[in-house]
Amino acid sequence: MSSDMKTELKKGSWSAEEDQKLISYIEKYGIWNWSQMPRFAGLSRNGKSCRLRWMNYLKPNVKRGNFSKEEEEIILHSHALLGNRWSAIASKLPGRTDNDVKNYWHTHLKKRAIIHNRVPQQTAQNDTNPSPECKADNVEETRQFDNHTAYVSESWFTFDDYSPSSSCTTTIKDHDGQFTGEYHEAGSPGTIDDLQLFWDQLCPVQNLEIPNNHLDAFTDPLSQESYNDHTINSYNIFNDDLYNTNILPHP
DNA sequence: AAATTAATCAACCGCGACTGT
DNA sequence: AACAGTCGCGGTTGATTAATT
Repeated sequence: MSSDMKTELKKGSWSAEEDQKLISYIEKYGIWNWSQMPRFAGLSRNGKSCRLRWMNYLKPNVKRGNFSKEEEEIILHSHALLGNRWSAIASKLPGRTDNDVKNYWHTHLKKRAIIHNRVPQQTAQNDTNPSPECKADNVEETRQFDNHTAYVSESWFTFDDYSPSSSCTTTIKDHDGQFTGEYHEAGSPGTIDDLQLFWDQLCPVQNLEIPNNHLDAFTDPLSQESYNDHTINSYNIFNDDLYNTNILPHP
């Protein structure tokens, strides 16, 4: 027959025998080259298929089964901050893969944390001291809970001195659309990681690094005081407040 | 009980990043 | 600088299972 026939690679679901071949090979020789490995392991699969099978199902410590309430909260919170960066979100959940998190989001959580509209790099409209270099990145998010809806509107700003700040307003309404509360905060990111995240979100297209002058200022202990009102910490405090007032069920 | 629709999730695909030549 | 090979990510698909009519 044609060589096409000989080299034809299997697709679709993995059999128990294939799984065993992959496991035995990796246990014996480790992972050295996904695209070369299948023929040494006696598998008629391409490297990508092997890698996916190993990473998502066969690798030790991959967690199966239902997601806990805590895991759900981490996904919701992380997604609000990171968007569809499934791998980054999964790294916060030991044993969960990006594919699992992505699937779980689409099948269970999407409805609870719906709208996430990002309008990158628009000139800020309502700044009291408008600067031609001032940029805003607006995020609007709606979260549905049993008895309430939270409308979150957040704007991140960066000025020509590269110092970022944010302003976030959350309005809580009940079933009938009646206003029941509001939360407002403004400030700058907290930890170095938060700051990097902040910049990642602010400038995703340009893929900018943190400007050195800002990083220097941030890491200078004398200037720590000016970063006390942390955006992300405030977000957590905000969530705690919601829990404490029973607007959100305690995790 | 059968047919239809919805939910789930494993796997595929294309693309960009990275590395070595 | 240009190219090829590899890897990892995220969007999407499609087969299977569960729920509903």
